[in-house]
Amino acid sequence: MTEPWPRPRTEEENPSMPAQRPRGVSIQDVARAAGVSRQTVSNALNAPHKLRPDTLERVTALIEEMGYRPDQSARSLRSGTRRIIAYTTPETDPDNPNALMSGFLEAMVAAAGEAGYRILLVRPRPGQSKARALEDVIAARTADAILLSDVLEDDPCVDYLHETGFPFAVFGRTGPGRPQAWVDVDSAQAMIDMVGLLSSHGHRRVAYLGTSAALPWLRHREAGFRIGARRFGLAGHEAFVDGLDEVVAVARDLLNRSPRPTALVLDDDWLAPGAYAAAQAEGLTVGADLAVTGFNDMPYTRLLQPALTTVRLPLRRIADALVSRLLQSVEEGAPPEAGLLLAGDPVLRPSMTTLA
Amino acid sequence: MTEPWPRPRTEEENPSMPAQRPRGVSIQDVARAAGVSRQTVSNALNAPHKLRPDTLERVTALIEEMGYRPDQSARSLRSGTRRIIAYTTPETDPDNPNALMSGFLEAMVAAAGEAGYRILLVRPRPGQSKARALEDVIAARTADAILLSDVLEDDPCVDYLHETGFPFAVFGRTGPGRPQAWVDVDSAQAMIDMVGLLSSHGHRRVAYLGTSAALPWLRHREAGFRIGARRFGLAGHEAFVDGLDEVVAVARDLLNRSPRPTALVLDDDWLAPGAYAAAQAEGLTVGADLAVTGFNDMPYTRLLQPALTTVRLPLRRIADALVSRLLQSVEEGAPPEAGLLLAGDPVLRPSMTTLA
DNA sequence: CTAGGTCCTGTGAACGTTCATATCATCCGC
DNA sequence: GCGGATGATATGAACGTTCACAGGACCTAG
Repeated sequence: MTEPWPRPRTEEENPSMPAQRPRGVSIQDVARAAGVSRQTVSNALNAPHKLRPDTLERVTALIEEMGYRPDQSARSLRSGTRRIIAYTTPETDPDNPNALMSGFLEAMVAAAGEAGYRILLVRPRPGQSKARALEDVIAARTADAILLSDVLEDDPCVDYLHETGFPFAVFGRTGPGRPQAWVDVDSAQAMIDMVGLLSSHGHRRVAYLGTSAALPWLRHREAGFRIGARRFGLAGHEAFVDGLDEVVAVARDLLNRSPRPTALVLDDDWLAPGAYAAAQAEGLTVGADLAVTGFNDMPYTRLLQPALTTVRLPLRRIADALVSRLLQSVEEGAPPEAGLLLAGDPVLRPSMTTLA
Repeated sequence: MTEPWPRPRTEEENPSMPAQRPRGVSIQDVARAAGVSRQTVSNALNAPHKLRPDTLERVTALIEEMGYRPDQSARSLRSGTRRIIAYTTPETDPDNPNALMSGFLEAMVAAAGEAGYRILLVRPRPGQSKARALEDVIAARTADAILLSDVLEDDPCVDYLHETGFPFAVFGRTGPGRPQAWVDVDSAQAMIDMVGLLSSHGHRRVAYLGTSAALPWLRHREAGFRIGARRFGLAGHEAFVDGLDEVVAVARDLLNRSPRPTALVLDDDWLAPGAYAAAQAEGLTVGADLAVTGFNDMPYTRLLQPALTTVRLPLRRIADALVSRLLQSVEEGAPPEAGLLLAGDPVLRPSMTTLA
């Protein structure tokens, strides 16, 4: 069994000692119990090959038995490494949370964990800028590296981090002429592939329903659609919505263009329920008369009737790439020189239709 | 401007010093620059009232100018406090991520942040038990407190943490006779309220579509439905689904019971798309002929056509309560003696119908 | 002018670990 | 049997901070 967390010592046990935070088993305790020195215990954990097998076994057994774990703070203070990656969670509107965050974090925790790192969620305090929060993390030596996501073109944090030389990486590309420490999904290519998929299913007239927000990834998807339509020789209309209320009306409008499109390409899964409703209102059956495709593979896309054909982001591969880049920066001091684009995976589900 | 992250010193700058992790501005540096002692600088940050105004101002200005932040590790080592809450993220199936996690984390980060704490995501390493991972956190003094969620009745972690005396709290209730350091949503009451809402809209025959998984919160919702139906004198059928494939069929079956229900109560939002499809298949219009209600207020419920009436979990209040309980444990050493149930908020959306 | 208080500031120590290096034991070949 | 090499273990120092307490400046009142 393991040593319980030591309670604060009472007055009776040690009258002279003032109330203080309890301390646990220290390396000295283990060393004494094993009849060896501190350093030997330290080596048993950090450089086992330096110990004779019998000593190693004895010390290791005692470490286990006493439940000794090196104090993280002391280890960090001495060695200068924290094994922590700070992630500045984008401030999301509670009414409209970043749907990707959950899956992305999941992947990051797993990827970082396998490398022996943990994720610390950092949020700027009210009234504090993101750059300032990062400055705190760096100056207080809270983490070994910083992870950013949802970065816009003009985000000053990227340049700030680059200037400081602190190891960092970004989920989402940054423009040319700026630091290229990013990993991103090749949204344009994924959209081209999706158009190709529609083409291979016999579609010739496809419509694009997009979101008008000025977010880079949305523009990449739009560009991908255009390129795909041209490359595969498809006729394509486009329309954009600004908010939730417009979706059905704009989608219906798209479906009424002539010649009527046989497929509706959405730039994000969130448009799918509205698109389905529009199809129904027009007397079309998704998956039979009309193909609908989304983007992101949100969990609910499989709940829809019919389930949505969409693009799955390779979150685990993204996380692995980010972690590997971060560790490269930390350990070798050399940030990667180019960004990394990863392909998205089209997921074929019943909302696809095949034309003769 | 702020001091950049110091690069490792080169050989030229300091020939005798071996390659080592760079260090930043220390308290000593600030003290020297200000012509005061370390302690005075420390006090400027930790106990400003102990300084004369002019000294305080001078030192504070210098701290700002030099970009000094106390080294987190050193501070923790000395003071024994880390200002970190460890959260053991439940291992979620990447295909079926815990939909609540995103919103809950968001709320926790905000609530903890306001109290000056950060959230560290901890995951058991492959092959390592959750209890073991927590033991690591405690023994290595990585965090001041631990937060659990998605705890099942027999989860040994709760008892383990209770035994150690380490500060912890749980999102989700634990059974009687076990530690009561939890905060939870009063699912049963929320469901009763939802039935009451239906009753007040004129409904007399309501059907319950539940998930058969043996999760405590689902059973609470089911119980709430039964109590509500009895209390408001409604006739209620119940049916349960095991997986995604069954939803439409089981829902249609429910709608075909006689007398036909006028409302469909779901135990989770994820059933809504299937329920909508079933209604359509039966020739019913949700929001006109049939009311449908969900639970959890997932982001996509507002996308559905019509938007879903559901129960919003008070995530922010839950997070606040959890943080306040954690801090109470940390600071006063006394864990709360009873759990805390918080009410869910019914959210009225167009999937509700009013009967004459 | 001084005693006595009240603040404010400075000094040494300690937190628990790892680094750098010294010391010691062991073993091999001669 | 001994010098030297090799490798294991031990020792002192340092990481940067805060705690406990000592010391000093300043002020007021007698």
